[in-house]
Amino acid sequence: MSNCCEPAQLAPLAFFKCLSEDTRLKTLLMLSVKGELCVCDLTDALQLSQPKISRHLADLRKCGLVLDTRKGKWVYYQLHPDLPAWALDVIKNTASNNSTYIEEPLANLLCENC
Amino acid sequence: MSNCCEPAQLAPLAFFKCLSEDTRLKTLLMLSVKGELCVCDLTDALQLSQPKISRHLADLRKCGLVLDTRKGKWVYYQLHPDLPAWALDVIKNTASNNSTYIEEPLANLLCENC
DNA sequence: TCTTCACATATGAAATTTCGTATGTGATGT
DNA sequence: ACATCACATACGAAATTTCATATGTGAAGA
Repeated sequence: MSNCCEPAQLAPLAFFKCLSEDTRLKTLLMLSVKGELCVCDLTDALQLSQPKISRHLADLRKCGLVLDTRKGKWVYYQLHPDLPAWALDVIKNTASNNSTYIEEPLANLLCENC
Repeated sequence: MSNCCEPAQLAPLAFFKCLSEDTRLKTLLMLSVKGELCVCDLTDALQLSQPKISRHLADLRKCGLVLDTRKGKWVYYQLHPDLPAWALDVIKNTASNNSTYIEEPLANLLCENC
């Protein structure tokens, strides 16, 4: 994660380093499916501590993979709209072909909406 | 690289861990472009020590990403024919959209063929 | 202003990954 | 059998990454 410092153009190595950790990968795949999630959604879905989620989100921000938007007390994250098409393809492609990998966290999310 | 132990179906996390290191990523992208390369081709192209290349190739083998074939004294590597389509897509997609990343190692290869 | 909620960041320890060096193995040639 | 070439693996050290815990920050409400 050290070379994730928002280069002019997203470097492939920095991109894949972001995808090489369980929390970060699941977060990106979930964002590609749900569009927008706040930090507390992610802590619930992934059953992880808030600082842990927050640190990984900071990594994704520094690489330019996600965009954060404050709405009152909550901060919402989405895939960055300026993501290069090839990178978005990788994420979408991975999400649709590995549904079981994010099945459980997505199910945890649904309970929220009840 | 620890959870790269040839699961029945390639796990996305294990896959991206393989792509998260410079030597391994360049190797996979070059294989997707050139089809087949032996270890000495890779040491020349990437200008790295033979044990370093060899260790990373072992990682890729254990994950099922590459296939090795001995031909006399040389061992040739290729992308594994049984790679899931989505994984092959990721590699091809990344290679064609990041040509500068593998430009120099590929150029080093061409000198071989002169 | 004080408190609380939602989230971010700092710190040092622990786990994982990477690497250089040395050595092992299989194939070929003499 | 011996030497050499092409490649694989073992080992401990160094670098990088991850984490738990504690603390800081901004927004909203009383």
